[in-house]
Amino acid sequence: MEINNPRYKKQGIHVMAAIFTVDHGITKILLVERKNEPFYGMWSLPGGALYNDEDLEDGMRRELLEKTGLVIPNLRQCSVFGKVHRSPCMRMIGISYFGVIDRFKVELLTSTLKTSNAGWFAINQIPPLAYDHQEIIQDALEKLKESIVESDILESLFPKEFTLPEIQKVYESILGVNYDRRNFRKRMLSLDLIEDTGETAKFGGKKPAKLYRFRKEKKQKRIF
Amino acid sequence: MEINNPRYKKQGIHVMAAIFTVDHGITKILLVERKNEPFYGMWSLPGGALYNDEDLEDGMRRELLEKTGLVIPNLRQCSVFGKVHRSPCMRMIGISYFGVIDRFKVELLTSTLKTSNAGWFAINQIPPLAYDHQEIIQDALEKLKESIVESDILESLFPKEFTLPEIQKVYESILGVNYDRRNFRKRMLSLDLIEDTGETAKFGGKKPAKLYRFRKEKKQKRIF
DNA sequence: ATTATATGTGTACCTTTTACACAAGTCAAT
DNA sequence: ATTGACTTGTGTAAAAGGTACACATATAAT
Repeated sequence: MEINNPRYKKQGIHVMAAIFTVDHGITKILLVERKNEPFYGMWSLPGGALYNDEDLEDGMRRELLEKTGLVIPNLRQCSVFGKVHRSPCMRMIGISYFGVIDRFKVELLTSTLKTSNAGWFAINQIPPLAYDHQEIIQDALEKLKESIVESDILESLFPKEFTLPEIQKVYESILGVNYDRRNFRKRMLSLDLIEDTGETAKFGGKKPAKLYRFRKEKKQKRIF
Repeated sequence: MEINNPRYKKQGIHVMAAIFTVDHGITKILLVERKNEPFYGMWSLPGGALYNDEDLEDGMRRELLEKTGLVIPNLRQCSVFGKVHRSPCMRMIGISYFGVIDRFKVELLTSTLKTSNAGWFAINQIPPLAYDHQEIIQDALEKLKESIVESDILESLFPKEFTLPEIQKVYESILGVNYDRRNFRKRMLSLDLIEDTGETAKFGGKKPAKLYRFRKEKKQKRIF
């Protein structure tokens, strides 16, 4: 069992990530299947024990890469979970991160992952999870909701160019609300977060939508 | 050196608290003088190593009580600091909390504290601090600013009854801005956060101010 | 009584948010 | 080529919320 690796035997710091995506209007989270006891075979957040000689976020990125093959540009620290018996074996302090990733990069995942079975689960169809990971996901989802309304974290979720109806669906899916198309557009354009590319989307039936991109420089401003 | 106590020798979890108060319009923070190496004699945030058999917040409260004699009703988890070399001795993961306390309880502090020299410092007159505590304070202050505009954390800062000019000064001190008296009053009363007691403040010269109290039930709502 | 000082109050203006309907571009079927 | 179905794009009026601003009142000190 990897936890006996002397490199981090003397500590119980566990880093883990709640990585979200939005796939066809459904908010999903990345989970991995456990290959060791305890909770063998159950699903859990990707993560693992922090090495003594690596920074927190470095450890988080290493674990994410090892377990899922993913590199997330924009990881944010979330919360600490420290109940004495949250892990059945040894005392484990869990430190959670959250982030989002472009749904088009989902393909990347299943082809490059080496160490674990991984998959995306709709946040209202999550299987029974190891440890207190269900609680950690709920917490991370709240933090994500808070952060998308005033920040650029969503950039990681989109390709370079995207349409306004697309980004609206993502907001609606994550926040669980619906917006009027005209008002959403007005609001989104009044921030200087995104800009018109001049192009229109060729794909998709019906009327072609304008393509937008994120601006390089933007002032932070509360969105909703 | 307490760090050699076998109870937590095998781990490096350090909990610490940024406790703020507002004293005559000045935002201040609670610091303690270190009695051990490293950083002997320097000031630092109150805190210490977490025991293996106590929950995070329990450890935080125990340390606060031991080091300063204070009991803070409303502590909130803040951030994690995990750089490999943030502590010169062993690897230490620092977990910060923040809270506020009534300035009238400041007296309590210096009389009951047993273990450390403690004191309140204006946040723009902080002495050189041990470890990365200066950075941790800045982070905690930002979190405090975020949280007072949409929450009831300030309850711990006031006696049961208080006047509107008093609470306005507190907001202005923490957020570093000034508000129009009429507009502040209108806004504060439009939330159902506080209620009129019917009494007026006897103390203080000039025109007596109405006394308010926090309501038992209140809906969460963004204030500024 | 007069003065100095801090508190309490209302209104007009401006900005932001919300509600809401129709025209236009594409694809598919005929 | 025309029609129908579908999705995108656009403006305006009403409501709500935020901001600016001046004067009367209660107390304490003189």
